Amino acid sequence: MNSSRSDLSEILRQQRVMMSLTLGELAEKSGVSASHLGRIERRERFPSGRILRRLAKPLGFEENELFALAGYLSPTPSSVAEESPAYVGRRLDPYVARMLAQEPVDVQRAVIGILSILKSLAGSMAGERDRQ
Amino acid sequence: MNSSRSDLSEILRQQRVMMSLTLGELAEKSGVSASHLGRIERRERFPSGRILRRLAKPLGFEENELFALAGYLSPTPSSVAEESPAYVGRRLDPYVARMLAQEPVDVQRAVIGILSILKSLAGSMAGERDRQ
DNA sequence: GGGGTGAGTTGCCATTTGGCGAAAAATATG
DNA sequence: CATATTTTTCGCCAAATGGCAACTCACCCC
Repeated sequence: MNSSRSDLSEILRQQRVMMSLTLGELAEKSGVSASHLGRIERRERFPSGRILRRLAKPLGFEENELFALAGYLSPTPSSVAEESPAYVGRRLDPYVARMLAQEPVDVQRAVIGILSILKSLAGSMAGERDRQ
Repeated sequence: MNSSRSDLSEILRQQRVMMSLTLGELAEKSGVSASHLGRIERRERFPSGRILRRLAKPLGFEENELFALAGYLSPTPSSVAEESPAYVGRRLDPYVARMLAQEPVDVQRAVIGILSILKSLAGSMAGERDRQ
C-alpha cells in the first residue's frame, strides 16, 4: 500500500508541466491552492478524493482514470465476479438488494407480504401432507 | 458541491443493514473502526477515498460505483451507468431488507423472479386494456 | 549593483479525519 | 422486572489535510 505504484505525484507534475501550466494557473483552474498542489506533487500531502476530482478535468484526465492512478480504485475493476463466498449466510444478496431497491417502498413491502403468504401456505400444505 | 446527492451515508447504512452486518462486523471486514463507520453513516464524518475503497467489497459494491455514489466520480463514468442512478433514486426499506435477509439466497432470488413475472403480467394487462 | 516579477517552497494554523476506549442504548436471557 | 450481552454513540486525541501569507530562488530589465 505504498507509493510505488508509479506515483500519482509524478504523474500529476508531469501532466501539469506538459500542459505548461504553473502551479498558480492550475490552482486557478482547479480551485486548489497552489501551495497544496506543490506539496502534493512532491508528496508531502496526499490529495483527498475531493481534491483529486477537481484536478481531473484541468489536467485532461478522466476522473476514474485519476482515481485509479491514485490507487483509490483497483487497477482492474472487472465486474461482479467474486462476491458470493463471503455472503452466503443470512445476508441479503447484493443483486437482490439492487433489484428490489429499484421499486417503490410499497412495492417492496408488498413483495414481503407475498413472500410471507407463500411461506405460510407452504407451511400449512406441509402440515396437511404430513397429516395424511 | 452539494452533499445532498441522495446521501452516501444513507446508502451505506442501508446496505450494511441489508447484509445484516453490525458496525463491528463491517469494521472487521473492512478494517475501518466501528466508531468511524457509525459516524460516517450519520454523516458526522466524510470518508476519504481510502476508507471508501475499503468499504466497497465488504458491502458488495463495485469500487467505482461507491465512488460515484459518494460524488467523487461524475454520475456516469462508463460501466455502471445504468444501475447506479436507479439505485441512487430509490432505497431499500430497512424492514424489507431485514425480512428478506432471513431467507436463503435462492429464496431471495426466487422472490425477485416472482416480482418480475408480476410486473410483466401487469404490463401486458395494461397493454391489453389500453388497446381495447 | 539594485529593483521588479513570476515561479515554487515553507511556516503556521484552523479544520477534518479516523482510531481507541468508555458511556449509553438496545436486545437478549434469566 | 432485572441483568447480562451485544450494538451503537460519545469523548478525547494524534495525525493529516488544505489554505493563506511570507519567504526564497531564479531570471530579466534598468
